Amino acid sequence: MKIYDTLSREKKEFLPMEGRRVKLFVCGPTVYDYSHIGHARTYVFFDTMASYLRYKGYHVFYLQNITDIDDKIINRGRNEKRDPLDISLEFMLHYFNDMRSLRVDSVNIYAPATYFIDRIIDQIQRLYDLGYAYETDDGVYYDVSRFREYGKLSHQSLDMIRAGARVEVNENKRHPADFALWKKRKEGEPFWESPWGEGRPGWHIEDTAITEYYFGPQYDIHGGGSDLIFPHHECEIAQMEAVSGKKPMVNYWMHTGLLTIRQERMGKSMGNVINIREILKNVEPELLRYFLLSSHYRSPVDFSYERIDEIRQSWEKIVIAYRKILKKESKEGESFIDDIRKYRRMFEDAMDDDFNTPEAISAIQLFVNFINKNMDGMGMGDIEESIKFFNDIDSILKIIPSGRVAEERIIELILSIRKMARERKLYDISDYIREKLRENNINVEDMQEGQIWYRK
RNA sequence: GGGUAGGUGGCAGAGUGGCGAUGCGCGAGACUGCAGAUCUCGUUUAUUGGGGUUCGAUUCCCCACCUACCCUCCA
Repeated sequence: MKIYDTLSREKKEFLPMEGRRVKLFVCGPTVYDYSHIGHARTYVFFDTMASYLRYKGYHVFYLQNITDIDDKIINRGRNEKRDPLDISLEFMLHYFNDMRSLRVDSVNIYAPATYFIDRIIDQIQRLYDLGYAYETDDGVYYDVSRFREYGKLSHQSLDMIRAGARVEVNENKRHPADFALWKKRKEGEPFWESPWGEGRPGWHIEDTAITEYYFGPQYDIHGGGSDLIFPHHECEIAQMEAVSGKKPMVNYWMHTGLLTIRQERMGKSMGNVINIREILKNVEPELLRYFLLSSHYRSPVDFSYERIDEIRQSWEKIVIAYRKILKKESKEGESFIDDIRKYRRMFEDAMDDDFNTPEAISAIQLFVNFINKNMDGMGMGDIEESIKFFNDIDSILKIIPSGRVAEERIIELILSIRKMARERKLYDISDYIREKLRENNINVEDMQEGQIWYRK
């Protein structure tokens, strides 16, 4: 298995530090608003990745932080005259809800920053003691000039960073690129006690404090959106490698390409943010996942409802084939086992190559074509093997919808009535039932074995 | 200005130093109570432009142009 590493800029053979154990950390969101489809892009991918690693037999410890204290949260609290921590709690719960809707269920632990304040302070203290940090009137800052390799992840030198700086220089800082480890309390802000007085953590320190707590100073994979490469992940490296004296902090840096909307970056200022909860009113979660996974995770994805409509057909083809084969009855025997395994191998080969989901999906499409062509001649062994493959695909990509059990039973009941009508050639009744179901987005099809249905 | 990743058929989107996947769309046919699904066949010069390396490049190198992202909070 190969994984592309942002730091070395190459695909590297994947070798966990300890046998089959994989320590995976992915930067979670800042919870000051509803999660949008850009978040969906990143977290759906890492969910698929973690699921695939588990499918391959790795024991994955998937850890994700939640930034529940920062400027944006405080600002919102100020505007709404609410406790900022109340706001972050609210949107953290919305985030969990959205993730559940998207069938993201592979994260072992979500770690909110405010739960780790003591760890954060402890790490800052050690940086301070080692001479990597200095105190000013408004906080404690990391001294980037002390860390020679600052910029190695984004492939920039400190001079370049200084030259390109667009921001006004904070007078308190020794170098423009120095960043806050601890921010001293301002009026009306949440705060915690620390050796430097009351205040709150800077943004970058929570991740290294949390990962050090769970994983230690070194671990396997660190992921996030590619907008986090600089400065966020750069700062994490500077913190962790300075504190521990060990490097590398992680062996594989993985970054997802960003999602654009009609070729424009999504953002508050563009007024084009689409929230997950909003899009899921119109688009099935599995279809959204299918769309997101049909581009490679490192490429940008361009979203529009037109695109969703365009791929809907190919997505349904997979779903329909699955439901057909579930219904298929057959005789003993197996004649296509080798073919079916061949498609599974194609799928795995694609995923093994830096999680090439578009190519993996292409293997699924070929598999579906094969099934559609040969289903009638398949024996029981073939069908079982096919269903197993579909189930495995769905446990990884999660692109095949399944309904609620109670609802399914009622639909089955209605369909049994339709079957009786058809047997008596009461086609006006059977067509009426089919039409009414379709109005409720349930499509019914007649095939030799009987009726199959699926959500449209 | 600096950094990073790219520019492939009507659309989306992979791969590869030597017949350019896959799906959608489009056209024709088969099957079918109807519908739907599915199958078969077809779909015009598709690899940004210019150099270079090579027997041969879409793939490697250089230049140009273009796009996205980062250099400020951001998945």
